Amino acid sequence: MTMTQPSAQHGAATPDHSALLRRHGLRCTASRLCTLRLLSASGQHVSTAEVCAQLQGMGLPFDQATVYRTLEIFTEVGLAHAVLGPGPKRYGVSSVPHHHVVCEECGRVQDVAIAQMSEAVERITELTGLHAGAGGSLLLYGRCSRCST
Amino acid sequence: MTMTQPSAQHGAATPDHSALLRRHGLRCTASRLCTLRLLSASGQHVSTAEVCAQLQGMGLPFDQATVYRTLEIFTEVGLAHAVLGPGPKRYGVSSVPHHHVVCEECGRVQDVAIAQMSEAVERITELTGLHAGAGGSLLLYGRCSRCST
DNA sequence: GACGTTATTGCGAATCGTATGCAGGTGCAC
DNA sequence: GTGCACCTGCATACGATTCGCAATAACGTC
Repeated sequence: MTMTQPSAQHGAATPDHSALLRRHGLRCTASRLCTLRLLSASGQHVSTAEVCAQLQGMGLPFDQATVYRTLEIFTEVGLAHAVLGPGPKRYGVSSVPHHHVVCEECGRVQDVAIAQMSEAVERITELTGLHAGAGGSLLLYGRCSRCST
Repeated sequence: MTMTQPSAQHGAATPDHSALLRRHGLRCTASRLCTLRLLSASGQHVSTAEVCAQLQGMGLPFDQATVYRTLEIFTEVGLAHAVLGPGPKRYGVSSVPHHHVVCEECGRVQDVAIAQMSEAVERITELTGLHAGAGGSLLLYGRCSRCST
């Protein structure tokens, strides 16, 4: 591959991201650093296409296949989590485990602290046998306050 | 089209399905009758591919595009509902409104009566602003009892 | 700092699920 | 029975995702 962006270009702004990658047993490469930085900086859940577009906007034209693989690996090692929704999968960084609330209309993803919903979730588990999924979190679909009006 | 299966072949076994179609403003055609019958007979949530395969297994080789359109129309008029999940969309008949519980591992869809979960759902709406979506139902993702072990 | 091993990347192509355009056939109101 | 709007089958296209492979970079070892 060409790897036109030497890691020094990103190193300064990512003091602990490289350590984070290594701690998860991953090599510290430019594409991973940038992807990880973008995910944690956005604070939202983004699709692979959005990651690609934003990286390309920053002059970092990583291949889409690379971004897919990167995000999949991040999910595997627990650095990120995937959220199914209308349209493409969305990814977010896994800092603190939390539940996800997805609007089936606009696709917006909202995080909810696990503690906040523990009571309701317990009741649901009791009723349905449904357990929190990957990363100890539950995913809920419905209409957000904006779309339900 | 060829419509090699005259509707008489299905008519006998679908006394109210044709009425149901008409009541929803749809024409009563072989493909729609068969699809509707299959959905309500299976009692589960099936994907378009499964509908195609099962219809073909019954010697009714309806085109995949037709099945897609049929299911989309059913969803539009409220005869059926779509459930997002891992893999392709799944469809079920809309008899009584209910919530859906989806296993993110195996994709199995489980129905839960709305009344059963009203308390938990109210609490969730309160916390997150999430309202029941299309058909007044909520969609929950996690791991079913089988997959969570 | 040089070197070798191995993981990672870019590129191209394939796959899968879904949607659409069009021409011809069918259901149903009259 | 007839005509017209609606449906269907076929072909094709599209977006999202995955895969194979050769080139290349990261990192441990010397």
